[in-house]
Amino acid sequence: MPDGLRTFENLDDDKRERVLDAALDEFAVHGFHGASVNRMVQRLGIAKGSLFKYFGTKEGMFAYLHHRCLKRFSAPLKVIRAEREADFFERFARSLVAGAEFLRAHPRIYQIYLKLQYQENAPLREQLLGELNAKSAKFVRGLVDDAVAAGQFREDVDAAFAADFLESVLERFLQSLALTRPGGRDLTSASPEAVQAHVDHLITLLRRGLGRPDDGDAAC
Amino acid sequence: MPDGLRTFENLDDDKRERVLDAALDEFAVHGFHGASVNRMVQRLGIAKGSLFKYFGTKEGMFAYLHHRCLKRFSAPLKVIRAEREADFFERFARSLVAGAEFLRAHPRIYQIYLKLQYQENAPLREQLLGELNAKSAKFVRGLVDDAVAAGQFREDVDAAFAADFLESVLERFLQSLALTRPGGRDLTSASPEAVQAHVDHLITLLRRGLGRPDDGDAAC
DNA sequence: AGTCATGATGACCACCCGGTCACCTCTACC
DNA sequence: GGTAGAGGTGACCGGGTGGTCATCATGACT
Repeated sequence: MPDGLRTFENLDDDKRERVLDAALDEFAVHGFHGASVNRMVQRLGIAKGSLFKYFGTKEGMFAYLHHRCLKRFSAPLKVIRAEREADFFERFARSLVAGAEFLRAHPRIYQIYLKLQYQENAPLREQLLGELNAKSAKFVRGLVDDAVAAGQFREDVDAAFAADFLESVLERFLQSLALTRPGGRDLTSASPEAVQAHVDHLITLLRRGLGRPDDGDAAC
Repeated sequence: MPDGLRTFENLDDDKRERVLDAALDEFAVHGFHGASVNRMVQRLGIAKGSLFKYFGTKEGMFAYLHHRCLKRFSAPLKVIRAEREADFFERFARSLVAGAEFLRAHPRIYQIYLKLQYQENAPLREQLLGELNAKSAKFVRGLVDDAVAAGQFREDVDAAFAADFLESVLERFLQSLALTRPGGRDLTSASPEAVQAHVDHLITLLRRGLGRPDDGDAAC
């Protein structure tokens, strides 16, 4: 561990958290390139030199923040992964809801990755997103494999394609909760009931598209 | 029309196109805030004053470019809208393919809107994206309404939800063609056959999820 | 009292930004 | 040759950027 980081982690908890919170805010609102170290220190009321002592570089600060945020992602996923006896579509619905809850609890974390994904040329884009996407992909793929093993999908469903598609549905669902689409529909100001209804719609559609024809399908 | 714009449109075609091309490039790569007028003029070999004579402002330049790009979106959509006799899923598949072709022909245009959607705080975000999304939503909604009228959807499908979902599928499909997802799957370097296979997969899934149970579904 | 390590500080640096404007060049018409 | 107007120019401006570093404050141990 570099010298500066040691200094940072020796700080009393209160200051350390204040610094990380300010950084989170700045990066979430402006993205990596748009974030201003000057603004951070002004809001914090500390000297600029301190921040550079801690992290060496704006990039270093970003990387540190990332690794901290990444940990928070894992926890809610673990719960769902553990419920192996449940039906796939139930589990996926719960994943959507868990995502929505995470997003309400930590809106700024998700904003950072959205900006990273879609805009930046940021120096660490490939690495940081890679770490994140790997986690997400592994989680969804796990659900899919369980579903296939339990015979909950039609036989002709390709597992890789299904996992990919489901991940895109999940991600899009989160996006519609997290950001406005001018002139289009989004769920940023939807009531919890409306969100739940949206999830139900999605699940119905997925169940028909991926599930076995005889399960929960009134037709025929 | 402001004076400066008149000047710009009086330029000989070659220079005018060169300028717009440089602007397109710069905005596509760096987004609105990241784009540098200095870089543009350097690449063009003209004076900075000239650009500001034409457009008044960086923002003005961006707006002008946008309205020019918007027109190109409409053409391919019109063709598909016209084929009212075709099956919905055929038409939607053709929309995906048309989108893919547009994207290959004008990759930078799409990049600009991606950045606008996901990052910027750009001054014109709401307006410009609103114009674009309105076009896209109207197109998809048209297809859906035709499908409903022709009885190609199950009775219990909600048209608004379906249109929203289909738009998200289309958009996600284009994104997977247009940008890399570190550590995840994307189609940026996929062969045309692989892309076509992806489309077929998607359509199969949608047909099952939205279509009538008796159409093209081997089950029962 | 002296020493040493730890951490905080903010003036300062070189660089880049969007935008301005007084001045220049060129062509056309009288 | 004179003049009017259109188009082109680039040094310059105020301000913001990430990053540096000599200097200082504090408290513990000898």
